[in-house]
Amino acid sequence: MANRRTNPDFLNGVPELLILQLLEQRPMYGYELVQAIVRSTGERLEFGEGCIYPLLHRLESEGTLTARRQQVGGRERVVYRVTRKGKGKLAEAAARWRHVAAAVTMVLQGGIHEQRQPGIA
Amino acid sequence: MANRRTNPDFLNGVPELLILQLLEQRPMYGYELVQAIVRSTGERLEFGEGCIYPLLHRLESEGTLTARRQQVGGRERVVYRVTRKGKGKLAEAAARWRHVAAAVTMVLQGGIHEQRQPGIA
DNA sequence: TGGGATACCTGTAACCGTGAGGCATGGAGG
DNA sequence: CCTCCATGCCTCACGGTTACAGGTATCCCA
Repeated sequence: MANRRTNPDFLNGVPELLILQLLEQRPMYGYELVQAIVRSTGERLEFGEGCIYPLLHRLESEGTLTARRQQVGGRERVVYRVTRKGKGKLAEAAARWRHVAAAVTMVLQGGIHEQRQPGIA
Repeated sequence: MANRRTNPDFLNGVPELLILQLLEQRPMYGYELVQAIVRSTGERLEFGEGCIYPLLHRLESEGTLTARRQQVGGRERVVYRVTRKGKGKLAEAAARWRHVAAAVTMVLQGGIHEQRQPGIA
């Protein structure tokens, strides 16, 4: 969970971010979510079930998601929904992602060396 | 090194990417590089020496970087430079970063659900 | 004399994601 | 009828990367 680290958790917290974002758009069950990630990233990203399911369990136990079991044609589905608390987490997480992505992209653009920002010390 | 994984190596390969990019702009020594990362990301990212030095060693042994020892006022510096091969790696890595970042940002924008791309199967 | 900045290094631990499994149901095809 | 594949859930072991806390040595300034 990265309790106060020097860097935000976004150099590997991408799956969690995507889960929150996609589930906020629409409640889904795990298997569905795995495929939704593939779809919505245009086949660029693909996280296996072995990555997603444990994450869903953790997010639920944190109170970020709620789970509801469903029976559909003899098959069971566990549908997840983002809680109010989860929406807050998503907002923070998305903001941090943009912050980090902007930083990296900035460096990649390269032209802008050593910019000074007057606000800090 | 993520030899053909389902996902590109960019959900955690950021330090390597920044090292390559910054060293391509200008050769630097380790200690300097650590601070350059802080600077050039506007204090958003900070990787400790314990992260950077081992990476430099690995990149050197891969042939991505070359090291040259220098004596400056009784202190030793190891200046790193990107090889031709390294420039190739940087280009690929940067492209992959943009690819991934675009995917995540796309999902975050959210409005665009389930877009179909006619090119693929 | 002490401390802080410079400058290098290593090792341990934690974390995350991968990939390969295991289980069960339902439907399609031979 | 039997088999295979897609669905749908799950767990575990492994590997790679990063974090953090060390350790060494020099130099400069107070």
